[in-house]
Amino acid sequence: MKDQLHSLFTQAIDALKTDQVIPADHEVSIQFERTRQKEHGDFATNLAMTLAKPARRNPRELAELLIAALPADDLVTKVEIAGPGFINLFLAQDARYAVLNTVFEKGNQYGLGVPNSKQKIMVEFVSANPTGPLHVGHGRGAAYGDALARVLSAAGNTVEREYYVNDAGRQMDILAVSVWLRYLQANEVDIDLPENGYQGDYVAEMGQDLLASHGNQYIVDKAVIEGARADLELEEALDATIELAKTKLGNDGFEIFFKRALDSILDDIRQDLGEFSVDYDTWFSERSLFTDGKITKAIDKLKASGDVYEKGGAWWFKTTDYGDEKDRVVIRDNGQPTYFASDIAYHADKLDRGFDLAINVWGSDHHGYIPRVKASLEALGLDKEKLKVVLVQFAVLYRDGAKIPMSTRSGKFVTLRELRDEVGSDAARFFYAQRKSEQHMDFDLDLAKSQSKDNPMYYVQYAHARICRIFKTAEERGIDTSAIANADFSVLGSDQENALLTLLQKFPELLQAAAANYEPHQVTYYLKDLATALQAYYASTKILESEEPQRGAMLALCAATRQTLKNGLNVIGVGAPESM
RNA sequence: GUGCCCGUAGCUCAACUGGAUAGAGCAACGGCCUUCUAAGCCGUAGGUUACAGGUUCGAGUCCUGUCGGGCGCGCCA
Repeated sequence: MKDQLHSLFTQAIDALKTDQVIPADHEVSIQFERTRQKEHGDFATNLAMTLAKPARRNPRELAELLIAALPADDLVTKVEIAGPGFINLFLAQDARYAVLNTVFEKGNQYGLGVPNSKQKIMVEFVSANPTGPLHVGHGRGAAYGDALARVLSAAGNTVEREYYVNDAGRQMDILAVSVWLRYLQANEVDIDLPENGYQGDYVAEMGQDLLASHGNQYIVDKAVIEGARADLELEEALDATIELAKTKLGNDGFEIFFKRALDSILDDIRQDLGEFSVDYDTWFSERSLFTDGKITKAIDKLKASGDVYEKGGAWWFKTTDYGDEKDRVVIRDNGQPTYFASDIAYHADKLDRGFDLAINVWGSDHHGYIPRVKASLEALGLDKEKLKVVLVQFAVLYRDGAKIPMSTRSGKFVTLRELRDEVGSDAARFFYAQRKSEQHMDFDLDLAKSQSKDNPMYYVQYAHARICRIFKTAEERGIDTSAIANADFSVLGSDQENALLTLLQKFPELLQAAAANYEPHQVTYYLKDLATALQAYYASTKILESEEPQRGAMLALCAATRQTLKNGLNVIGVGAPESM
């Protein structure tokens, strides 16, 4: 639709350039927008106002010239100049209901771009440390990341979803040693789990499981453990316990606790996300970067280019050369690479895999980390513009009007699974998807749980179910609906019918805009608008009791609306039930 | 201290990348079920877009400053 208008105005501008009204070398960008009020027509353009300066004419005068130069076309039935120089365009009724043919022709592909016709994009999201179950904060990242992936895919991009598994580093060691201590407790060793270990019940369960499967072969005397951590501060004591475990159990023994913890938590996360309709193409292991030598390779390359230098026994990346506030350590003085070193190798690997764009969905607390990752890509000779980081603000949970404190370590948090059990996966996804990523979000659990019927998702699903009900009743009454796609649509034309037709027509543009801006929330607002228009239509029009040929056309309009609602719900990962 | 994000109706949030009279839901008030699902519809009320300047035909949107909130600023991940 906009393309056709664009073509018309391009011809008009060319004509005015020939007449030297507009300088021939002036580059014109034509923008159309959907009008907010129907008195302003269907589309409006501000072209005359943007061209006023180069043409040295006042906008309204220029608008008249543009309209005079506009070639004749069936699409537009009326053109008006309004306000300071807007050109308002009124569509012919034929152009309005033509969208129904398109919807029937494309079915569940309606609104979607040509598959795999655009960029190859990776979306990496959630990537929570595998040290415990996902909480509601991760839920927001999951809902946003997956909806973003779906929107990008719907717009015609080739999309892969990836979960970066932080299975290396101290946090995983702390988890493994926490499991070990719980295992010892299950073996009736009277040892305590320090407060900076992982406290969750799942850790105790793993300890008990390991007792069942491996018996008592990894028992170490209480006195030995307490001796190792005597007189040490909390964090040092924990590190000492880790070292002791590695020594006493051997690498293979420690690995049993480590693997058990990692596998069981990853399985849990995978299942949790699967039930949330989030499925990944790849689970990328941080450890694999060590075993494949990719970290060493990346750091060596940076050393060779002089971007990494040695100071005080550690190796530093000179990120200040790339606009960072200070240089960053990549190899500690004890020889261990930092998390940043992993990330340098990881992001280089991502771009090496040939993506046109890699999108990271990160919690907003990581924003300070962006400059150094971009710096590393630049230093490695990669295109840093191919990395896009979208920050998702944390959801602040409220219960009984009070903020709920969250801490993974203490095990006191509301899990994603708990939320899904309470409100359902669909409602949770819709609720999350409504917010744009950078907006702070208050998540009122009482509202989401106890008053779930107030969730707008039900409103949208209800519109879909209602249309399904109409067709079911039609069948019961023996009304033949098989030929509605060929009905005479020209009998449609009431305000409510036109409002629906306009919304249906807008859907493809909407998906493109949502994808271009990384804003899946636009889809939820669109769906609410479409559902509202349908509900109003439903309430005012007794479709099945109308006479032919109106009835057939009305049913066609309903069918097209149902299809579009379903396609839109699918884009945010929410189901479209046929009855409620 | 310094950097990033945010500030819109009583509450939760939109506003098509600078457009015309800033919109929804919830909460409040008043109507609508003998007819396709009332998880619905129709209506009323609610605003100095935190504040002060600036840019231009035009600002919630861009720039500067102030105030308020969140988050960073580790040889943690």
